[in-house]
Amino acid sequence: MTLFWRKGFHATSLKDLENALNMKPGSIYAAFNSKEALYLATLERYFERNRDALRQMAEASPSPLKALADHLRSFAGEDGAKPACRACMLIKTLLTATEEDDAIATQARHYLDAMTEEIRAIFEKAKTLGELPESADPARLAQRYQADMTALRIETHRAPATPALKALAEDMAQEVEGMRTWHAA
Amino acid sequence: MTLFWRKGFHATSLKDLENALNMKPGSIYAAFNSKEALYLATLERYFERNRDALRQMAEASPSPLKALADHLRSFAGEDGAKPACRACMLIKTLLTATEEDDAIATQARHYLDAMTEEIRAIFEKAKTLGELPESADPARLAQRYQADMTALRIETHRAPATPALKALAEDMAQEVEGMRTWHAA
DNA sequence: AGGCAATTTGAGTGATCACTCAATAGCCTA
DNA sequence: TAGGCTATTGAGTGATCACTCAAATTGCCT
Repeated sequence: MTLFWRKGFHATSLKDLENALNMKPGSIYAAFNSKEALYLATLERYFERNRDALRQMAEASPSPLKALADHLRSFAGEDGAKPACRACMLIKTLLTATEEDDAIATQARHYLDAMTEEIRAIFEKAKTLGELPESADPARLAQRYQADMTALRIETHRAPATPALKALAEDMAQEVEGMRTWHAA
Repeated sequence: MTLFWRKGFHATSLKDLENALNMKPGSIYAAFNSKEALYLATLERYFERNRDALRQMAEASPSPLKALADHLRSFAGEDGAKPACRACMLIKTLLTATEEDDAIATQARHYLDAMTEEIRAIFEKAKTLGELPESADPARLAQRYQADMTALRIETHRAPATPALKALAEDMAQEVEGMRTWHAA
């Protein structure tokens, strides 16, 4: 997964996969049917992990808004363990996919929609808990939040762990927490 | 430029370039020295066009903040003339470049920094004109604005010309205009 | 220990990759 | 029209691409 994430679909060769999986080409094609199918499987795993992490994070915190804000902040702190795995793999996939890779692009869009829905549910929960006013529109907030997260992760890709990046993450995080209606912090 | 923009560096083959440029491989390598050099030239052209467009837009409007806000709105309205040319080419380049394409990634980062500076200058101008309070930090606002623009353009790539997209652009635009200190509209 | 099915192997497939260069064509001056 | 110089051509280079398959190996049940 890390390999595909780093290099993308086209730039990852079978030889790369052989080394990473420690499998010969025949075994790879016996297990998966094509490079594309393997990529789709990888993408699914990535999506599920991200979705589950988001859910778990939202459930662990008593304040959904605080959880979302901290989630943003977490991207600014990560150090350089994995070089090019900072941007979201779904976004990378969407941008890298050409017209021929229609199946891949479509699937990436599908997962992104699912992520939007996850975020929307968290804002919905915040509303139920009274953290957000009745007038709040969870769908719209979710879209905005996801946009922020996308941009932040790309920025992380651009120049990781700089003070400016931390400031940007903090700006975004406070924007989320600033919507809270009661019990400050 | 459009070709490289759509398909990216790796996915664009020499054959594609031959067709697009109406040149045989020998001529291409006589004019430019390598595929990479050609890509870098393309990237430079893209950057200059974007930079100039931004400058012109800022100079044409009496209100820098209004200009920036309208610029965001403009991305939500574009129809499907060019399929995959919605996301910023600099961002696509940055995300697509692998470790081997270091020169390309470095150049993309350089241009992105230059764009940040352009935006910062516009916020600075807004501050000079009194549209922004003395306490405003143009550099920070520029980074935030660029992040918004990046995310918005990627969102355009995800699903173009939907009401949700227009709403997102409007949210971002109003956030910019909402910072104005005087002469409403 | 022996036999059988399932799996792994890795050399090999044609296609395509970025790229080269000797041959050709085009053009200007005389 | 002849000579000379530059620009273009396109078949060809070795490398690498995703992918295949007959043969060898493995693991499992008796």
